[in-house]
Amino acid sequence: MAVAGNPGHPHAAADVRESAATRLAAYGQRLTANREAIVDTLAGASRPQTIPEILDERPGLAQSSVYRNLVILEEAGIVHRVLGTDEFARWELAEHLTGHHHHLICASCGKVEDVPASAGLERSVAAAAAAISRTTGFRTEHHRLDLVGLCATCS
Amino acid sequence: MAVAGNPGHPHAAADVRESAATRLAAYGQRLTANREAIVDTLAGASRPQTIPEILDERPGLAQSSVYRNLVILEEAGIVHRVLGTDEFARWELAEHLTGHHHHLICASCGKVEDVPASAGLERSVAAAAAAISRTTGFRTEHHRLDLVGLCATCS
DNA sequence: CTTTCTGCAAACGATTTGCAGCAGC
DNA sequence: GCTGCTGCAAATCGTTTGCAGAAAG
Repeated sequence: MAVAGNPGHPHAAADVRESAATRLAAYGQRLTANREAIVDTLAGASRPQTIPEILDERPGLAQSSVYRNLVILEEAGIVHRVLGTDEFARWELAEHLTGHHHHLICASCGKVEDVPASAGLERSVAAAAAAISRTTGFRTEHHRLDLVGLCATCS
Repeated sequence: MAVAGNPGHPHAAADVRESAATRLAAYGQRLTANREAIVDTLAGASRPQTIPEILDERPGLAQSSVYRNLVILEEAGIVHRVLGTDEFARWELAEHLTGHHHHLICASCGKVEDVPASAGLERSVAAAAAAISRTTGFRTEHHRLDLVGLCATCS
């Protein structure tokens, strides 16, 4: 399980591929070369990637294939779409592959970094979610906590 | 200061207008009739509004004016853009007008509801932000905590 | 051979922008 | 008048989709 600030290859490619293949199979899909390339790219990054970043990393891929396969990978529960503050959607591996984490979003340059969740904070969020469910009937499936501010470079 | 779950007219229109006029003036802009209409609409809603919702509420407004004025109101610190899970951006009054709150986002229908922040949870988030700043140099300006799940209607 | 996946190019749709007319000072 | 705001319509751009050929089984 990777932690933010661990650059390079936070997730063992073999494990990720195997998990992706299993989940795709359960969803009636195959782990094709393009899907493997996308998953490998996300596994090799320490932060959510935009489509341009993925295309840049894998010049052989067609843009439409990336979009199409990300939708399938998302439906299969392998990747997750992250919305930041700029116009690009970003994609990361699902949390069962990366471990639960939150995001540092730079209000200036738009970059999104991962940070591991602390146990104490998670307890507080879980307690709040339980209270809200009791009051409103809303059933929380997961949460996202983003800290918005200035990254070390922009400040 | 209003709190989520207070439907109808959570924010006193006069206060909001005055604050908006002041902030616009500080930004070198006027509170025009269109801007007042937008601010009033947001003040009268208990949850972030999409542009189609605003246009629906104020049929006299031109779509481009709404987009343009929301940008100006955002730069002046009066409104805030909220990203949910669907393709529409949503807009709400800035937190100095509404009080700090979080969002319940329905993964099924896309609706976004406000919920007040609890003091204990806020303390945990602040502590986590301080720890992250020490470790990474990221300077948190604010945070957003969204609970994603199924609203009472969709579940 | 049938089904699924791929790449190209065209379509889509939320948002942005150019421009001419109007309102405020 | 001069400046800034508005509305219309056209442009922009991230994303989606139609279709014909390639690859998998």
